[in-house]
Amino acid sequence: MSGPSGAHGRIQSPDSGRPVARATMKDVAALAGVSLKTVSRVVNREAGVSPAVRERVEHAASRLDYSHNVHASNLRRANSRTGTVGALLQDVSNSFSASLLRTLEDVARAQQTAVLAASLDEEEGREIALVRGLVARRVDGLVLMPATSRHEYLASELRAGLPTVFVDRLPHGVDADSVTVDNVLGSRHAVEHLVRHGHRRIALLLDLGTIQTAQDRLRGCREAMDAAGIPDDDRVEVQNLRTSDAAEAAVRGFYRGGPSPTAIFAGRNDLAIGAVRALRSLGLSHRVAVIGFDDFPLADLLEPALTVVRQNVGQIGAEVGRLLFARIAGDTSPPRRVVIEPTLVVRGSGEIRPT
Amino acid sequence: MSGPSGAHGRIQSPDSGRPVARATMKDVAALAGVSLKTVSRVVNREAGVSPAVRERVEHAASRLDYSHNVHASNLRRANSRTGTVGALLQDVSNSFSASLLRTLEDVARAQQTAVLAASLDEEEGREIALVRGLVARRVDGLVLMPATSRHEYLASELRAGLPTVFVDRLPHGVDADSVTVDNVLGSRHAVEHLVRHGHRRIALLLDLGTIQTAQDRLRGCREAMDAAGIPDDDRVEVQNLRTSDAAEAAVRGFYRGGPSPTAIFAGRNDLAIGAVRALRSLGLSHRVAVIGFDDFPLADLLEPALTVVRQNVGQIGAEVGRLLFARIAGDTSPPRRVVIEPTLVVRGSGEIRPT
DNA sequence: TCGTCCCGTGACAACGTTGTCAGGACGATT
DNA sequence: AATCGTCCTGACAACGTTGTCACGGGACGA
Repeated sequence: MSGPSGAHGRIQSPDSGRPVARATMKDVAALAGVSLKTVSRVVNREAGVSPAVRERVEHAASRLDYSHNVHASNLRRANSRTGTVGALLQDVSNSFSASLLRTLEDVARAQQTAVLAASLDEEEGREIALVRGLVARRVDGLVLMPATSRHEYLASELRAGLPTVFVDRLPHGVDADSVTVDNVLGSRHAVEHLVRHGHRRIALLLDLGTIQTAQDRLRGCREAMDAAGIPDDDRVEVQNLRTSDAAEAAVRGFYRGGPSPTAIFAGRNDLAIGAVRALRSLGLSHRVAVIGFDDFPLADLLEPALTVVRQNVGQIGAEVGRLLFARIAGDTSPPRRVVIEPTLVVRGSGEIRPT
Repeated sequence: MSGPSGAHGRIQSPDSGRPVARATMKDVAALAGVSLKTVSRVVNREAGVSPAVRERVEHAASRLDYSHNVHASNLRRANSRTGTVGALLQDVSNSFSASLLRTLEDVARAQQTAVLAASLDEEEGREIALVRGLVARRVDGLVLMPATSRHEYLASELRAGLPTVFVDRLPHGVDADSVTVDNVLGSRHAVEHLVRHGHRRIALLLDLGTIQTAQDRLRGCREAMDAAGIPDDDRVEVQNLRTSDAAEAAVRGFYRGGPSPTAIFAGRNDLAIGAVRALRSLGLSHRVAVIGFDDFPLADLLEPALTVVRQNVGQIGAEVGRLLFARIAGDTSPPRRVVIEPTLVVRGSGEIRPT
């Protein structure tokens, strides 16, 4: 088949196995004995090519392992799409971002579109640099779970018509589509749930105070506590927890003496995991109530199973995909703000009563 | 700032807020009163532009929200890189693929490279189509956790010099770099561990028989059983389990009568989870031993904590990244096969003795 | 004063593709 | 037989960028 006798110099280098430039339409045209334009017609399945010529061109193309260059094609075409969208998420390896990416990918694939994925790790500079990179690659759309708190830097892109959907966090300083969860509501419900089960001394574990969702969750908790008339003395708020380990350490600290919380609300899933670890090692898993924000795999298999506020990732992702591709398809209606209501998933850990 | 008086017709459409074509170097050149080439020089930070001109060009560029078009640039450049690699994984939302993606992303970012990620879900057609798409996008490299069992279809790309690294599964029919785990060894160790704890009647839960890793894991188990002289009657092999639910159902089946296994080896992490669910609901969690292949978050928090064969994802990802970018940088040494030894992580569930 | 060199700048072609248009062959129509 | 229309094909320019080369002018040495 691909014997060493191949003589179409461009692809198979005669002796060395070194890579050689890819065949272009010109090469195919030469081999098939037709013009460039005819090859283009065949490749794009345009009408008006005789079967015989089409056959000859296809044969030549496959003989040369011709692969269409979409970048050159897009450059020339009028209303070109690159068939690529960007997704800048918090961290593609955490289960929330990963599930979101997956749902988005499924929507994108249905539109013949590939997804460039990257993690921001709450680093503002990274976000700016990555957006620049995506724009330079002329992505058709952008999904952004921002690390920044102000988004004016996106104004020119939005003006230029870059379809952009914010997810999990709202845009500030620019107007764009967004799909977020009602964090205030979700955490208020969680704390109300704890209060209803008799808790007064409730500890809150929260992420960086600069992150909008963390702020909202804190606000929801405070609203519920205010409504329940819980005095400041009974409130424990630990902010700026970035990792599971940090949460674990914080929770250990609670039980080293003094009046200790009978319930814990963890404002992010890995903080809940840290809390569970701490309680487990202190032998308190069945004595201190825990509710986490954001469900995760296996939360139901813990002992006790973890009660959580669940954000429906599938719904979020689908909503993001719908919005994004509607914009890409030309929808120019005013930006939409989709807010999804989280639900409390009762599993056991949140229903433990204070001792 | 961006008042409606803006008069540089190309970007800001006068009345409608409709998106308008992006500014090109030509526009910048016109506004700055210089030639195209000079703009190119400034944009690419080439030497030999007087500070005054440079300043003028930069000002014009920012006024027009100019964004460099890397596709046009790459088209023209000699040894162009697109600064994009593709990662075709089993499912970006499962923790193994997601972690791998993340590690790869980190390596890629260090090389100014973006990652196109997609999930194959064991669908062969999808793999072929996605590879074609990535090649058409002229990715600089490809990471592949293949769904197919034969890879001849990649031969022409490899010949054309597309850097490709197989991960988790070996290439068949072509020669390429790979990073895999010694599945035979890992599962043999797991079963040996169970045998050492007194088990004879051991059930195996396995993925599709067409998947290489599943085959290898089965082989490892059988080797250990053969060595231990376990009779066929004591062996229970359930193959073609695709989901956690399927595994759960299978395990439930074991305990509906007849001689039931005293230990379970689950050949994939979600199969282990299914097994744990089943045992939990049957009240057997502390009576039947379980070992899973592939670690996952929270395995240590289960009750009992899950003993697993761990594949070091960080190491795998780093290895993949190293190989890939070495190839991209021009390394043409013969393909390498990196095999990583998995380790048994003892946590409790695998040390339960038969009753 | 002249020639040389260097520096900053621009004209032009080219990357791989597609849109536009024109032309040739051929059968059908008058 | 001349005319027309249809069908197939190709020449050429253009997309946005960069590599090559050439040009004009000022500094410098002879």
